Amino acid sequence: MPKNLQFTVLHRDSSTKARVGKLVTSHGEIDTPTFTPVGTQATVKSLSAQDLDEIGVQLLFGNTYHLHLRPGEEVVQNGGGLASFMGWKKSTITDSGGFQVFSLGRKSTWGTAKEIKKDAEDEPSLVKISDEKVRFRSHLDGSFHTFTPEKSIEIQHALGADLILAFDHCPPYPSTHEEAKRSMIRTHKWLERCIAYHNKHNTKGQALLGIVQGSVFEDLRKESAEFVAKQDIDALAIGGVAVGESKDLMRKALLNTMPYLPEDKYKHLLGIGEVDDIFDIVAEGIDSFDCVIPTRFGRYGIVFASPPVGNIKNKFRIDLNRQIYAKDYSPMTDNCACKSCTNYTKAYVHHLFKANELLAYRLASYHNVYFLTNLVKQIREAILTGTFSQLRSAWL
RNA sequence: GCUGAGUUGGCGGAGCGGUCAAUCGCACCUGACUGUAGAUCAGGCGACAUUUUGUCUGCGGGAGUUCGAAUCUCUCACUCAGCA
Repeated sequence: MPKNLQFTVLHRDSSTKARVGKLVTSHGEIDTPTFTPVGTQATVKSLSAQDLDEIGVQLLFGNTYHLHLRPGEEVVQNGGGLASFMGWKKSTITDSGGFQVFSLGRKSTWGTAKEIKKDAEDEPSLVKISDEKVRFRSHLDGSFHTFTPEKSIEIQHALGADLILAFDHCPPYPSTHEEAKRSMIRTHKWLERCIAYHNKHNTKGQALLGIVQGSVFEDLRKESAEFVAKQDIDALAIGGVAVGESKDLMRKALLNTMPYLPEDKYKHLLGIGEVDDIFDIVAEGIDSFDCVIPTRFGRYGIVFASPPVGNIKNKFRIDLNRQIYAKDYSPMTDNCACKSCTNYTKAYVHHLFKANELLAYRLASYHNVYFLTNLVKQIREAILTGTFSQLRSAWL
C-alpha cells in the first residue's frame, strides 16, 4: 500500500509486460519507464543539472556511501537536500551503500568473474560483513566506518532523496547457492530493520524500496521476491544482476523474480543500461533503471549510436578514439537531435579525446545520456501506440 | 672552415662489448567495462613461420677489431651548438 509516492500504470503493452506509467514525487512527475543516470557524488560526471533537465532526465541517482564519506550528509542536508544541493529541481533516488559492500570489498572490481573471485580469496576483504553490521574502510583515507541498515536509512533521510533504497547485501558472481542464500536471508532481515527504522523516522515523506536478491538461483529469486513483495514498502528494486553473470542469466534472474512481485507497484532494476538489455527489462515490466554506462563510456570515448555501426558484438556504440574517425566530419550519431550531435562532428570530438580536452568527456556524456533518455522515450511512445515489439525488433 | 656533441623502431628517448628484437613515454591496434576506489584497466606493437617457440633482417652508410658489437676503432654522410 503505497504511502509516500503515487504510481499509476497508464497503459500496458499487449504482447509483453511492458507498461507506461506515471510516478509522482514531491519534486514532480516521472514518466515511466525511465532511465536514471547515476550521479554518485551528487553529480552526473561532467554534466550539470541544467544539462540533464534539458536532456529530459526526470530522476537522478545518488550514492549514500560516497556522500556520507564526502561531503557528509549534514552538508547535503544543510544545502537543502540532495536535489537542491546539486542544483537539480526534479526527483532523486539514493542507493543504500549496500552495493559498495560488494564492490569495494575486493582488489579487482573488473576482470572476469573468475579473476575477481580469485582476488577475493587471495586477499581477504577489507570489508567485514556480519548479520548485524558492515565494517569497512574508506577508499578516500582508509578510515574505519560502520554501516547498519538503520545507519543507511538515517543517512538517506538526511540526504533527502524522494526514493531511498533498503540496505542490502549483493553477493558477488559467481556465488554458491549457499552463499547466495545467506546473503539473501541477510538482505531480508536488513529490510525488516530498514522498514522499522524508516517508518519510525520518515519525516519527509520519502519512499522506501525493498531489494530482491538471490543471485542467479531460481528458487532464491522466487523466495526473495515473495518475501520483499509482502513487506510494507512503497516500491521495489531488483538487485544482484549485472554483476558479472551472462546476459542470459541476468534475464533468467529477472524472469524468476518479476512474476512474484505485486503488479501494481513501481519497480526499479539496479545497474542496467545497455541497449539490448533495456528492451528486455522493459518488456518484463521494469519501470526504471539506473546505469553508469553512459557517463563512464562518455569518459572513455565510447558513444552510443544506432545500428548499423560498430561491429557485431558492439552494434550500439563506436569508439571515438579510433584513428578512422580523425577525418570523419559526420555527427556522432546520424539523426540524433542532441546538442553534441547537432553542433559537433566525430572528427572534432575525436580530436578532443586525443588532446585530453575536458570538453570531450562532456560532449560524449551528454550525447550518451541523451541517447538512452531518448531511446526510453521512444519506447514509452511505442508502448502507448502498441508498437513496442516492432520497435524492439527494429533495434535488435 | 675550426672545435665540440650527436645520428636507435611512426615520434621522443634509454641502452654504451654478450643476459638486446632492444627499458620507458607518446602514437597506433585489440579487448574489457551494466546499483562509478574507473577522464580507467588489460594485451599487442621489426619481418616471416601455427602458439610455447623458432628463423631472418636490424640500432645513419661502409670497413675493421672481437669467440661475440646498437655498444670499441677507422672512414663517409648528415644534424645541432660554439668560434670564425
